[in-house]
Amino acid sequence: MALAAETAAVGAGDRNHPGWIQALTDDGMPLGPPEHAEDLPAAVAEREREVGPRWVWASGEDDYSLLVRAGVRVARCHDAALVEVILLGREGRHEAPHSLAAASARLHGLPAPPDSPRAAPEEQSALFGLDAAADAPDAAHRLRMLVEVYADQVQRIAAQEREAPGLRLLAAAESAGALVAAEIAADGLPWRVDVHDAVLSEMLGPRPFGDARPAKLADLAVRVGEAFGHAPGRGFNPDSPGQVLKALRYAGFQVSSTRAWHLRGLNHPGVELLLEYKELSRLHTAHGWTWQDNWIRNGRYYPEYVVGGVVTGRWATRNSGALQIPRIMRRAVVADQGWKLVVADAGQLEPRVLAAVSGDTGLARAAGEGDLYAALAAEAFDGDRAAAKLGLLGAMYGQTSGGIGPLLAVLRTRFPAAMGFVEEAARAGESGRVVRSRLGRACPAPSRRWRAAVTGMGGEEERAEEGGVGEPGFDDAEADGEGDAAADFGRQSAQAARARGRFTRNFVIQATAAEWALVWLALLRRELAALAAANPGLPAPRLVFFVHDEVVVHTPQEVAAEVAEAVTTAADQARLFVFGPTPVRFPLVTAVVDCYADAK
DNA sequence: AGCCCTTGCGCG
DNA sequence: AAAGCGCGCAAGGGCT
Repeated sequence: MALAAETAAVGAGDRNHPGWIQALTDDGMPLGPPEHAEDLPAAVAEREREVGPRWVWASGEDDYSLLVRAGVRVARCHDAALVEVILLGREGRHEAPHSLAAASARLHGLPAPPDSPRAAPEEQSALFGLDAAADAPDAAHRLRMLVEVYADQVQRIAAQEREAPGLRLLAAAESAGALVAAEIAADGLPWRVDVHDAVLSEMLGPRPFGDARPAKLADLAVRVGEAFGHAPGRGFNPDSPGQVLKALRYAGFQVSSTRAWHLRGLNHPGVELLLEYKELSRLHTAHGWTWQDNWIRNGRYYPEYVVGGVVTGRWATRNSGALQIPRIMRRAVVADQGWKLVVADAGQLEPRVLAAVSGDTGLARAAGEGDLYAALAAEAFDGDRAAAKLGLLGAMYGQTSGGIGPLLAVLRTRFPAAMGFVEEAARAGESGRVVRSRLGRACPAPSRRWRAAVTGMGGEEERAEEGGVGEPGFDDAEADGEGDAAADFGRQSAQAARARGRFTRNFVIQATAAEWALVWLALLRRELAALAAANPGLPAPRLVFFVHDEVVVHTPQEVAAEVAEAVTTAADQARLFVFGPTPVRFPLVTAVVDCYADAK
């Protein structure tokens, strides 16, 4: 492992964790020679107690997890890999590799090695052992790379002080996020297998043997088939979109897909059964007994977050779908005996962010209220809250259909600054420019493929190039029928441009919302540490879950009220850190509960 | 058998 | 007429 202590250290080996530590100035200048530590976690713990430095390491995902597993936690860090991603993004190189080795290679004008994909969890420990062993002789070398890369990153951040004064905060918050993610991965979310079982059995019937369908699903599958005229046992599979589509068309429905929202309202006994089947089947396949077998250990669920895994800076997850857990399964999340869950949700976060970043006084006035949409409705929509919400969401997502036009027109006249803000972001995206979040995270530049599609420049091989995987604008590529090739091109090019416009329009909001949430999380973590320090007789409260704009803290009940207060304090501070003085409020819905499902 | 793509749906 | 943003995961289905 490699660590630097504003400070840095390098370590290797999974056994007794030897490693290196080097003290640095804020700028990354060495204050002394690298020091070898036989037991790196112990050395880190000691220096954390005595100095409390900002630790620098190559990647919290690897390095800090190791420390946490050894029982050591720190207050602050600089995560070189995550900061590299942010800086590369600003330099228009989102796709460049971001590992320590890659960053170091770039510094020396050498070709950067590609990032290695994360191994599946089963292989991970084995590989890690191997890597660590192989790395051991390199530990001192990795420290040198780390110190260089850190100093370079500090300079790159400072060099952008004028254009992006928020970058330093962003780097700190992103790094703190990595601390939180590693700690959640180690602590786990309390998860009651018996409650999970009860929910599943209630909805699906008892757990089946092997990979058979649970009773209710099997029964529904047969009845859906029968309702569409299939003899029982003649192999109608409701999971097959092809078969379902055929059955629906045979029943006289001109449908283009079998999506649930598309089917709802179709008057046919089979459709109703099919919708019920879909819902239960989803529960079974995505979060049923197999999921439980794979991901719940010792009454804990261990989410594997990917900090900054989304281009907007939101977190993603790996393997177990932690951000998609069905709300009904929150019933299985129950605090330990003598503990509580403090659940806090930042309501209406994105429209509030729009109010804050656009400086629209009218919208900011509404965002100073507890229910932004109601205030907006009172001010501009004759009290029609649903219309106000629909219009504002449509404005932030770039919606044009569904009779939303008049709502947008009202918003444009009443809240010109807010609407101008998102529309400018959309125009930037359509014309191939880059937009940035409040703190300075940049959206990806358009790929060559996009440029080719929009401008007509570039040849076939560019269109085939990898580039735009996941890039907006290429959803339905097929040109319908013969027609005029030039007209087709014009249509497709306009479509790709508008798709990117919707992306950038939303990016400025979503990315800034992610920043507020990240700073909130970082400050909450700090508050919790202070709370733990003030209550040495109690186990520490732990952040155990985070979903974009919502946190869950598992805490000894004695300090649950203080934790709830800390959550609010952190949110207020986050507002100030990210937006400075603003009338916009970011109210939380906070609940102290035994069971996650009981929050709101 | 395994890879890759599409479809569909869960979450915010 | 019309295309509202961002994700991850499982299953089907075509392919090698």
